[in-house]
Amino acid sequence: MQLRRDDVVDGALTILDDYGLADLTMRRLAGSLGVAPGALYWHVSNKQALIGAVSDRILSRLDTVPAAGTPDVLDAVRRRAHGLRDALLAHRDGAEVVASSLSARTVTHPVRATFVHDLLATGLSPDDAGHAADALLYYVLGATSDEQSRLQMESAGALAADLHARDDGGLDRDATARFDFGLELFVDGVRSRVRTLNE
Amino acid sequence: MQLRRDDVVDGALTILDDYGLADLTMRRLAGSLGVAPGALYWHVSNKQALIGAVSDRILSRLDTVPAAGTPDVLDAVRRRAHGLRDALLAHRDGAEVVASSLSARTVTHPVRATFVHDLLATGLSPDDAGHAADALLYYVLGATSDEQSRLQMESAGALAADLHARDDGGLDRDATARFDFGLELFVDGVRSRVRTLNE
DNA sequence: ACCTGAACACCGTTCAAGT
DNA sequence: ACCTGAACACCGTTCAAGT
Repeated sequence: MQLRRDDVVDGALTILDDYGLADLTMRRLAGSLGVAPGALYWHVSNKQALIGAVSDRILSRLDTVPAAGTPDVLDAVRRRAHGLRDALLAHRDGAEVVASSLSARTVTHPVRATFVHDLLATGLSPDDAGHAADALLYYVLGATSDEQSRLQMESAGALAADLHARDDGGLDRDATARFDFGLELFVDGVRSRVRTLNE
Repeated sequence: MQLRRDDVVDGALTILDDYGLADLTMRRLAGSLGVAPGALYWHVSNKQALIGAVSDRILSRLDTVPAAGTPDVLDAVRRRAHGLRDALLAHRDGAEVVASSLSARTVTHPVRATFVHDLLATGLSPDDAGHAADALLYYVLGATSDEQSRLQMESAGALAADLHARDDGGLDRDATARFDFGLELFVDGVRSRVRTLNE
């Protein structure tokens, strides 16, 4: 049976979830697909592009989040930030993968445009909404990356197993509170900018 | 003449500045020091630790920034953020290098503690100051990484050379304004938190 | 104490040749 | 159109042996 591009991306996502970004190599992926390494280059132009495609898959989950219709415009921003965090946490090393693809500009999913859209609804000017979207993205990516790497160091070290008895299905309550604190800082900043706009 | 640990870190920083992070390999560094690759492992335990040491050097420039004594406590936070950005921009791929070392926890320089210190002075509780410091670090690292990678793509592509006639010595005015916008969002968030605290 | 030589176990990418 | 085989030009790290 012939390999399709989607099979390559599927395989990459599976290796990512099972073994992490460090083990996601072209040779290993080829092996898991039962194909020679060179065969992958018929379907993707290089590793960076492949990781970009993987990021698009990770981000596709964002589209499931209710698009709009929230009464409070600032609350829509909050929900969107949480939607991104959840999408990143759903895959091993998801935050690192998406952050690197975003900086390499190999992502086609319009995450940034979505954030800009939500921020425009708050009353920010187009330029300001763009800059605010960037700032929010930096925060969500950084915070989630950090949270995720802590989680993995923890499960690797298995340290203080009793202190960290977890039955929350992957969502750390402390981590969520920390995330919300930084997010609220950002939202307050936007609010104060919008307020001075309407005076 | 015998190699010292500092020579290894010096050499690494030189390769970083001249050729970038992608070309900073143990074998290349060994070559530039006139030594066999294995020799490096007598001085540093591995590549991650070396990059951590390089990050410490990059961050050492922060100590030159006036420690305190600013009348406005929020302005001290702003200055510290700019100090970090400047330190990162002073070396090729500086933001990426420090961000990765910070997430790998191979940095010994107390950047975070410095930020926490400044934020405590604003009236934030110890917990909140810690979380705010993290959020600010995520922002500065993300924004500066992005700015720096744009700069390098630009100089590589040499696109629109007339539009980007630059005589500002590496400091893009637009980039600084963008950085300040996000920073102000954050500072406003802190301000609103301190205000509700004092009511 | 500090370094070399040589190896081990890998990488990403290219490309003529096959089907 | 899609893939193999084989190569090219690299990696980080280890470690016995040398000085």
